[in-house]
Amino acid sequence: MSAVPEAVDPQARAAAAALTERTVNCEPSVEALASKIAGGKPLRVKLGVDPTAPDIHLGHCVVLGKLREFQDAGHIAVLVIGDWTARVGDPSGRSATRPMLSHDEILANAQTFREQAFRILDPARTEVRPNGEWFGKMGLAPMFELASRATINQLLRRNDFATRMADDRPVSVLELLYPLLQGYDSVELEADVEIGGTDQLFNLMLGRDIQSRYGMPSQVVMTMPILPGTDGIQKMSKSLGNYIGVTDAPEEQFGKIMSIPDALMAEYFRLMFSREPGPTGHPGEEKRRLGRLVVAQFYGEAAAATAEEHFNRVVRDREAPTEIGEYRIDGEEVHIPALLVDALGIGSRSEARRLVTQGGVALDDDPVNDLDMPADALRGRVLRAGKRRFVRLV
RNA sequence: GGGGGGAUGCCCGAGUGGCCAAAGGGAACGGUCUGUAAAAUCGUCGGCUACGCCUACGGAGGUUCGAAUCCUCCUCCCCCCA
Repeated sequence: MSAVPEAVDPQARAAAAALTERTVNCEPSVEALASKIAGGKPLRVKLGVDPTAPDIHLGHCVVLGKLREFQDAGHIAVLVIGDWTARVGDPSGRSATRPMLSHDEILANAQTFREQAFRILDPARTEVRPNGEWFGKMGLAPMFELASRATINQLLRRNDFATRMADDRPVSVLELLYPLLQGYDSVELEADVEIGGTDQLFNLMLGRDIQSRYGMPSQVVMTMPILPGTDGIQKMSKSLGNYIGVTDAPEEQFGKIMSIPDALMAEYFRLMFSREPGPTGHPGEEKRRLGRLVVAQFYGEAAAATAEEHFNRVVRDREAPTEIGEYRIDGEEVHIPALLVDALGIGSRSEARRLVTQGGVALDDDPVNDLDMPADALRGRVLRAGKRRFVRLV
């Protein structure tokens, strides 16, 4: 950070410094943020969300958490629901073009997203704006005007476009438009700050350009680190199946945390619980602590404790959970594969049969070896498939 | 407008007339181990009351005793030239 020419209000500087904690970028500078804060008006802090994958997971929480910090400091969160731009599909980090979504799907997704976002954001200080609001009625003339304010050269500098071009893989014109549209959102919303993951840096920066070409002050751009998924390799995302959702059951969240690679823990602590000390003790214990923190954040301390107990009981001690569903069996002779499919949701009878053959099915603690059993031998017992699927037969 | 390449199981990717329900890898699942980490290891991985039957290799037909493999048409994708 270079020295500020004219001393910005020290209080604003302190506030800006606090708000840039854990960020990767703050462009053009922290001072720029400070002087916006010093202006005295609540800042409009924009976050664009792409409603193609509606469920919010821990990865979103890093950015949403930052937004919440802004809210707590008296600023306004502006959530842009990309209902219109989702028809285009954000090419960020993607190696291939994405499919377009129908308008109905997008709206439903956006609604889900909004509900879940309020688990973190303060609804009173949040403005939610679908960008179809302005794009829906944008004619070709304003579109041309927008298009005239950016160059292909500029757009092609973007990394994933560049690599795809180099590999002779397709880049659609529509995708090329995406950053422009996102930038235009900032114009419409008069954003003072825009936040995103580091993979959004290009788009966010383009927003600055576009704003200034429309004659308004450029937004400050802040990026947050990308939270790796539970596999520890790729970024957390629903479509990759390596995510922990905010609406996942407490036991589910705890269990997923327990299964992440050790090497990931420090990162999770740092990005999600910066006020907590990082992992120092036994990895297993520290991971438990992380799991409790995650669950507590969404469901409270009590739920966190319960989730851990559940984990101890079911996973560590291999016992049946305290609460299990019941399944009513009819008839006298029961075909076990069929039962596993009906009662425990195993994918197919063939798969169920394999489970039995491989010793993965038990009644109470006795392994099941037969494919057919009399109903009397089943009633009142707990059927278990693998480590974590249970049902009580009645 | 012309020329070329391609579409295989959840994903990647072999296979060019029978030995193919389809190699190999990844993912996933089950067993052992364990801290539901990593690593290791054994096994499974289209369906079906099942030493057999059914459905499958982009779609529809055809050739053949027999096709993922050959032919025709169609759909979609990619590349090159104009």
